[in-house]
Amino acid sequence: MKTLLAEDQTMVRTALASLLRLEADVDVDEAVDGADAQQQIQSSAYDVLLTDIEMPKLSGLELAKWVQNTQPQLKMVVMTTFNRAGYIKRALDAGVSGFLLKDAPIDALVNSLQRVLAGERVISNELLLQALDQTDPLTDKERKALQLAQQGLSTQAIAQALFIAEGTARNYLSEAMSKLHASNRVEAARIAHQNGWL
Amino acid sequence: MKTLLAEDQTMVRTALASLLRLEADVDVDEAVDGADAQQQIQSSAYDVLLTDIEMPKLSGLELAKWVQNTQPQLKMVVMTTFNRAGYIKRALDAGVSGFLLKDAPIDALVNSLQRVLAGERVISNELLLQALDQTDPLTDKERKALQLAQQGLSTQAIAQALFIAEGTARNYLSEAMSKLHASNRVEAARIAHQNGWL
DNA sequence: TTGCTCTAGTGACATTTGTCATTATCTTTT
DNA sequence: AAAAGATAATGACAAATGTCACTAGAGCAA
Repeated sequence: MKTLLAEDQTMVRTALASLLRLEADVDVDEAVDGADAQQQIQSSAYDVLLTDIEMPKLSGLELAKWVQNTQPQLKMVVMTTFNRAGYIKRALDAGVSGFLLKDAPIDALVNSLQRVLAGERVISNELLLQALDQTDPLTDKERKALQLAQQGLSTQAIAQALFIAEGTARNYLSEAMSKLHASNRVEAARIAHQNGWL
Repeated sequence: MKTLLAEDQTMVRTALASLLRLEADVDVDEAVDGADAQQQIQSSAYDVLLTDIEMPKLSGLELAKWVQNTQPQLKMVVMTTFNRAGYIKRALDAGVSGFLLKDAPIDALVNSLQRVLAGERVISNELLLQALDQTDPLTDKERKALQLAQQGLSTQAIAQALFIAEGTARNYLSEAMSKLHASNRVEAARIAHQNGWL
């Protein structure tokens, strides 16, 4: 089984790779972020991609979307530290075969890889149900405005970044706050972030 | 060498523990957070504590402080995902023998543990220099006010939480913003957070 | 005592943020 | 073409936030 492991934290990546290599019949290449993974996938063939979500340059979810469009035969297993409903939904939409929380022991990882390669889909029922709940209520502009607000940018700066009027930016933020039942932009950004909507 | 490994992400913890156990002469117990580690340290004797910083209930830095006061003979190695000057300074103040970024490969971890047990102090020069730079300019009240502001609490809510008047809370936040050259409370909180001051 | 410092509070003011009704374009649907 | 929709803008207002000078009291040192 030829595997590509994408994970930005070097210690975690090397640790997981070492353990996977202990298994018979597992061949592991390593990628330090999503963009690196893209390159390696283009230059050699893999049976399965194992990727973290939270990575710089290109997130695991963006990478999955790209794989779906360009290498649909490549199986994917996505893992993440944070249990956010939005993550699961986006992963499923990108056609991943496996979804794992880093809350699971290392044995679950090895096991999942084997099952996915055998054609199974490995996603816990509990997580699946969560994904069906809460769907992202934000528009794209609202999402971007919230992202910038979260960094501490002023309304004016947000408006400039999105090429809209200051009043419009305030309207977007106000609308987002209303949808998320938040009483200010910071709380709204926090809620959206926790749900995996940013 | 009897080691206690404190790390909240199960997959990372079990992976590191498995790899350490492959080494001859290494005996590893696992703790799921700082509080759990406290308990285990009290009930049995260890040669070295290996702990993550970012953990719920009790952070690795708080745990280190506690070990310094109650079990000064226990060697400590602290690891973290984030390179924040404040972290290094606080770790050194807590008397740790080793400081590692998760940016280092897994071999560095094994190596560091052995050197620390041999009495060496394992902290890269580069990181040490960083620690000498920027010192935390915030008072305790300012820090707490920023923490709450970061969550999206209103001035009023922050004041209530800290048992001070609303005007006083605003003065604290204003002062913090001035110290950090931020133009609003959110930006101030972000800067403080990035420096490891929250 | 007097003076100094630290922490907390007050009040006044300007600026920013949040709310809402209304309008203006532009695109899509009927 | 008319109606409906989506997107963006405007203006007016209330509320929250940021700034700053000043006061009050507690603790401590000379």
